[in-house]
Amino acid sequence: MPAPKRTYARYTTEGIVLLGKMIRHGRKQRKMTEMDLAERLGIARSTLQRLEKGDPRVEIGIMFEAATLVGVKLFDSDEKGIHRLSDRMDDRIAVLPKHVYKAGKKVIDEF
Amino acid sequence: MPAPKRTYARYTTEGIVLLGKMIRHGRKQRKMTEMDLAERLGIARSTLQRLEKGDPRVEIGIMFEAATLVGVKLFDSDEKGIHRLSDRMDDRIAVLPKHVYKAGKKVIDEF
DNA sequence: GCGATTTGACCGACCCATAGGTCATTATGG
DNA sequence: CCATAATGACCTATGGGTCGGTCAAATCGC
Repeated sequence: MPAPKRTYARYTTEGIVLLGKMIRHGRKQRKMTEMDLAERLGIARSTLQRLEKGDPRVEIGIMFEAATLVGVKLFDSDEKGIHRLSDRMDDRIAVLPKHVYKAGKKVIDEF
Repeated sequence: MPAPKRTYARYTTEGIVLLGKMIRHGRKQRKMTEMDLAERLGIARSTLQRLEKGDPRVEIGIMFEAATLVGVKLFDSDEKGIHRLSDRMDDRIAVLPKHVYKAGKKVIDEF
């Protein structure tokens, strides 16, 4: 195993591993084999294996699509929920300055 | 723009776009420029740009790490929460058969 | 207003993720 | 138990993502 080129925070790594587990769980619930799901996704089985293991280097599009196909909800929201969240982010972003000039005090704006 | 090689469900695409927006929002809140965050992540600014736009082809590790760095919570959970969820998934997976043989009736097991 | 800085949109070269296999092992259904 | 199918762990070639750069446009601080 060659030294990894990139490092990740533990929180990041564990988040990805968890998502992989949820996908694997969802796939089995639906009685799909690795081959079934891989074909459905249009990817190789080897890629699905890395995905379910939580390899940080798979494309997020593939990972999220897999989650979608086996019924794992992103953001704990359905389609409408994502729309609402998205619009809310647009509003928030519109309020912020377009360009950011570093420095400045801490601005905490939880919601 | 060359014809896309892969297609994604709308739900997938919108989920990624939303995550990108949240990261952009978080970055600005912290008064970081694109360059600041890119350097912190060890990636090129061009990659961060694609990331914040919601390009499905960026590595999930980069995307999640960016989210982590600007304070966007994965799964709406902190580190301990992710651990708990992860352990729960392990238990659930342990109960399922190791191998899945397709067919079979629908098995719905929401929790 | 003005200068400084950030952002948006490109581009070519390089390198690594992906596709697509193989083989051994494990577990299921019958 | 046995035949069959699924899974785990590999490997290599290649195509596309990433890097690092440029240039113009936008917008902030002063």
